[in-house]
Amino acid sequence: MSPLIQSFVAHFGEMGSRWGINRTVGQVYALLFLTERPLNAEELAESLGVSRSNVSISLKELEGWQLVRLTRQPGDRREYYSSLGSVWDIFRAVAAERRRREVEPTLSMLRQAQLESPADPADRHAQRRMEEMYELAELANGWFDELQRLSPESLVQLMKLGSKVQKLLVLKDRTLAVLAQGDGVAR
Amino acid sequence: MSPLIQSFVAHFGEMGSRWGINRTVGQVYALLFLTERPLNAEELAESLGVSRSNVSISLKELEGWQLVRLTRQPGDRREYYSSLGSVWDIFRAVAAERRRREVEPTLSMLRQAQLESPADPADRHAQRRMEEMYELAELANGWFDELQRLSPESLVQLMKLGSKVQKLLVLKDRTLAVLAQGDGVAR
DNA sequence: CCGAATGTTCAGTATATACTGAACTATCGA
DNA sequence: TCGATAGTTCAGTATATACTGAACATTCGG
Repeated sequence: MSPLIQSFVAHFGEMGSRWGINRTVGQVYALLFLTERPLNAEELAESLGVSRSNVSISLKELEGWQLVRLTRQPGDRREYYSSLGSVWDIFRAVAAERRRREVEPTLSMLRQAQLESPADPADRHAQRRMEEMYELAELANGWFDELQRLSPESLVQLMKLGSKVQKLLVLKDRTLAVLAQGDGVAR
Repeated sequence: MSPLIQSFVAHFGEMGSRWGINRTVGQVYALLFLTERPLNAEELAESLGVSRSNVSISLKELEGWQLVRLTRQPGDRREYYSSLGSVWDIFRAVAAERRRREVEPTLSMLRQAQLESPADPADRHAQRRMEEMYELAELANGWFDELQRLSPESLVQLMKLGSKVQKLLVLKDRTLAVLAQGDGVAR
């Protein structure tokens, strides 16, 4: 591995640990991300200096996250892996998976808590706090879901607009009304 | 601890691990979040069944994340901790801290990589991938930064709008023009 | 200034997680 | 059908992280 690639791989190994992903998984992914041609388990183990079994498990983990694609080369029995196409695809895959694994169970737990009718004042307060959290989490969850449906171009546009979006928000109702009146495009 | 509180605390202990936060830290925070009145180290250790030293370290960690506030009660030498006010505050604090600890170093590493002029084609490809990542990360980073400046109310409004924001985006330029013409509010 | 109460630090230990190497399974080509 | 190659699984081990309990530091009231 060249120093350039090395530093990226090492960094993502480190970052992985902070995100609850283990170092090898992070490094395998980082290397696949940077490398144009798909790599097989042998090459990955070799480059990263870890065992084949470790690579095998890491690849399974990455498949669970839908972050790598398995490709086969004609006339070669080995399995070649490559990372998803664009950074957008990666972002979406990670967001989707995190939601499934972390957000959904949390929402479900919070929902469950709302079904109780505690007599104890402390419990009542706790329940209110959970409700507060539930409402925001639910809202954010739905929002992310919707944003994911937007094209990357629209998202980029939205992000570039930044906080100026507030102007549109403030004027939203009138805006839509004006436009509707103007030429009938909006409804 | 009541069963209601227990289940929440246990859940966040678990979730903490997945987020690179250790179980005790997650549990201490969860308990503070649910409890109306501030708690001292003794009470936390007692409720969670862990040692005082463990609580002490966990509280320091939470202070590092700016997630808890230290309050003192008149005529009591003990330090009482409480969680930040609203879920929004928490969200902001976590986002800000994650950016500082994880996003910034990553951006800096990626920026560094752009300064090289590698001869090797593999390195050139790697560099292009890193550039791709850098651009998106930079954009998303800036966006988050701007969103944080919006009031919770505006954010809620934006989230509720969901993907319908796209309509506003598509029409953005004309929208602003029409409004400007209409009454001179937008610029 | 002393003793009790509170908070911090740290060495040692427990626990959890990652990783290896070897055994095993599956599949292909000859 | 056999040997070689690829992939998987798993028991054992290494490593990292969390946690405890005791020693230490600090602060307060008397």
